[in-house]
Amino acid sequence: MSPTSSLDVLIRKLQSISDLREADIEVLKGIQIQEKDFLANYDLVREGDRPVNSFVVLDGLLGSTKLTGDGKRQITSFFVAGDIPDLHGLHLSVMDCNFTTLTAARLGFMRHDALRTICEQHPRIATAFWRSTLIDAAVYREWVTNVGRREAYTRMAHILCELIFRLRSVGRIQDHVADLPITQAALGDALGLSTVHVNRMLQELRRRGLIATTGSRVHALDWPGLTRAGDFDTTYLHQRNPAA
Amino acid sequence: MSPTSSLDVLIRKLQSISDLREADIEVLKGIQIQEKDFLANYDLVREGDRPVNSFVVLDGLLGSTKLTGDGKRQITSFFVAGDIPDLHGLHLSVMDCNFTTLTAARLGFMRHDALRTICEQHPRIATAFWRSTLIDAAVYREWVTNVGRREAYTRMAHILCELIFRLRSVGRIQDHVADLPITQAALGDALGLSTVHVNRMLQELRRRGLIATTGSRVHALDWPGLTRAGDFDTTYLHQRNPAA
DNA sequence: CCCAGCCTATGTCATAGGTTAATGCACGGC
DNA sequence: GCCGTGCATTAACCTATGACATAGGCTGGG
Repeated sequence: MSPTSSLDVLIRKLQSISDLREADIEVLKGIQIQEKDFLANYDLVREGDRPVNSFVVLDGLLGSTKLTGDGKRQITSFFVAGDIPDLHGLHLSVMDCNFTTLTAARLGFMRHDALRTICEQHPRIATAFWRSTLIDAAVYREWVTNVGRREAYTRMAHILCELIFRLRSVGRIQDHVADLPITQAALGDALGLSTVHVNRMLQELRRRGLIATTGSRVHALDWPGLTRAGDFDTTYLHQRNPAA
Repeated sequence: MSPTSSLDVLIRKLQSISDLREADIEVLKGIQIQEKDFLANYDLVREGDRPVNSFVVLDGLLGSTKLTGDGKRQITSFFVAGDIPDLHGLHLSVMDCNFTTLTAARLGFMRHDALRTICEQHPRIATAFWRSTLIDAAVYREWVTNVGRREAYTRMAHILCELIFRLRSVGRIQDHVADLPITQAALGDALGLSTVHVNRMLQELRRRGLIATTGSRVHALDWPGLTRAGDFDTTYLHQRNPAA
């Protein structure tokens, strides 16, 4: 089904954020990964769970989500192919958020005890995993800023920039067009906006010629313009080999 | 000057979030820590820096902050005694945010190369440090939710709950009264609100009998009421020995 | 004792964004 | 072909919050 094996996806990801030696990569190749498919809007992990495995995203879009006391949902981060969303659960026994599929997704599950053993014996691999969670944290910081201090239009442009940039850097974008089968309601939950206002802001972005949409496809017509509109700077994504 | 040594503060913190053995603690006692005092509103670390040390907070209140393109500031998290705010810098070579004192503060600096050596040789200590950064990430997640989906009044109550709870769990609160010499402008930067609106929300909290303030002191008159008003649940702080 | 600099408090007015609800459109099932 | 469901779109109205202006404390310095 997938063009590459799940181990390839994991190893390429870790190499893209960290220095690994041949020996480390051999160790990683020994990890048992169990693949599984999910529909959109499935809660893989819930607040209060004590997970015994973590998963790498092989395909699709996920989000970490939280619910407020009066039932409103906030998506606190997106995850794309290569990401390991709930690696945090490796050392946080009780989860404080949910991990939910936002589109259909294919995931690869890895047992915590296996990961812990590897981390104990191979400090460089432990560092790579640690760094992965630190980048997640950097994204959360940027999202606090995005939601707290940018207005809706800028905020919308910013999140599109992040999604497009991350998808491109893992080779999931063809011809400047991203396939994002995500609803406007979900975008609202990520931006702290109502569905209606998400719609208004998308229209404004189209009107100004920055994006075009056809069905679930988003076309960045003017990437420099979009990054300017979104006050987008890639530093917080901590890519080692910044893509174009 | 301080009642306990800086090493004590560090070791107690790590013990409070992780399982350490006697041998680990002996290793930690060998860490060289250099103490230093700072005034309020001093940028210890700036976006773009490549720090060679990290610091533990011995006294005072710090924040991680980001600036948007049009110069607005967002505080993305608070740090109190025991916290190691920029431990993230150990594995993120370029910083993506600032670390700023919000009050006068006393800090203890530790060299990155020393920390890296310890982490390579003592996986349990590495895990403790890693866990510290994971808890930071959990706080960032909660803040995204707080700023994105709670209204100003709830948001204000929530942040007060977090501050009071964290100060209490490191023994910095006497008689239910927290000394918080932080300006309303800074609270606004943490909440994504204007100074004026922070003022209005504080008044509302006082009017409803949840808090009282005298100078820089905040008195939680009705803790259960305050946590209800703030939709506050301590799970995301990942304390091992939940305080009262 | 007075002044300067900061912070908190208040009032007025403007507006970004929320809420609600109606409409339309595409797709899948039968 | 028809219906149901989920989503995007649009419009009308409303409110939470921001912007701006000003006044009134504190505090520390000389």
